[in-house]
Amino acid sequence: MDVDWDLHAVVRGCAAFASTSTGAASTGYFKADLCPQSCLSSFGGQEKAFQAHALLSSNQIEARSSMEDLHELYKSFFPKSHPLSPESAPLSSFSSISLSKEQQQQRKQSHAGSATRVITAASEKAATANSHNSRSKRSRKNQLKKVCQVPAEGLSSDVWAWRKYGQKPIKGSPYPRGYYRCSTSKGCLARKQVERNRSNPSMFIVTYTAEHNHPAPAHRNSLAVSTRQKPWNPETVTAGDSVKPASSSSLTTSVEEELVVQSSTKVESREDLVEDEREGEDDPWMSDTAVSDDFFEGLEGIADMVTGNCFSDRLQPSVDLPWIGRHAATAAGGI
DNA sequence: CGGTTTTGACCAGCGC
DNA sequence: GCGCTGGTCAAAACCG
Repeated sequence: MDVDWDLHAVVRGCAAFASTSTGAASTGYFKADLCPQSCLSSFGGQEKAFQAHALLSSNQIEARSSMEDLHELYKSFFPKSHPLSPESAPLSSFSSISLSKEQQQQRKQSHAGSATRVITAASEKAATANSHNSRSKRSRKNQLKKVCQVPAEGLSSDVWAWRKYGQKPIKGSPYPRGYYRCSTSKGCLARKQVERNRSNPSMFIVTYTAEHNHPAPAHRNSLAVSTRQKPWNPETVTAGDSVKPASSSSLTTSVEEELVVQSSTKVESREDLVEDEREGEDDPWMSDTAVSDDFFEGLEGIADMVTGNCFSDRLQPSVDLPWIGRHAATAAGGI
């Protein structure tokens, strides 16, 4: 599967760009950390960055109805024009992409305060629990996750080496969920779960948990035998055949267009995801495209706030990594 | 040989 | 308190 990942195509693959987790953003590991290339590619420019943020915010948008809230939320991700710099982006700023219901509730309650502050608190809490007791399930609910929906090819766009450590059938889903952990570093807590979207089997729901505590591998193909690959087998539940999204070849150029396209993906907490899928027969990802015009108008306004190189140069290399897309197996979580 | 994948078992959180 | 469920472990098999 030689996927020629262009910015536009990959952006569709993953709604959430931001590293949910903490350290990554400020350590520079962010670029490939919880944000596979498909997400990272959103950073080609400020427009892309803007899109990514619009999307990553979608779950919060559900909890926040007004544009004011949205603006507030957005500010929390873009405190300054260079949000990803360690100085301007506190560790926790990116940890809030996916919040547990508790956390969302907490945010609602403390709405009077700054969104950033609330998010930070929640993130730190989760991060702490995470780092102190990675195996503890006590913090499972509080654990911050970033949920992406990616096409089959998108699974291969992750520069990290993942090792599968488990697979479980998930109740209510015909597809099992694969559990992966980072195999680059032994002490790395980064994990990801890959599950096929019930409503849209051509898409995969990838949930990233915790952050990498090490730099991204320079070359993935240098990683031992981490690219052991099996042929895609549609029958192996989570694994997907290489379904090529129809949109991947049609490049859109305007922000508006891309926003519309990307509105089919969203970032959510697991719980919300499940709920969504239960509530309707429609693809929850698609069903939520009912983002109003106000939403986009508001985002446009917000976009103005985003000036200059929102995403620092260091992100750029990851986008151009030539091996991305070629070594699909591991990163793809080739179940 | 060193790494990954598979898979059954175990454990703990959560809801009733 | 109990059962269900999800997440992880670990041994065996597998692969390059």
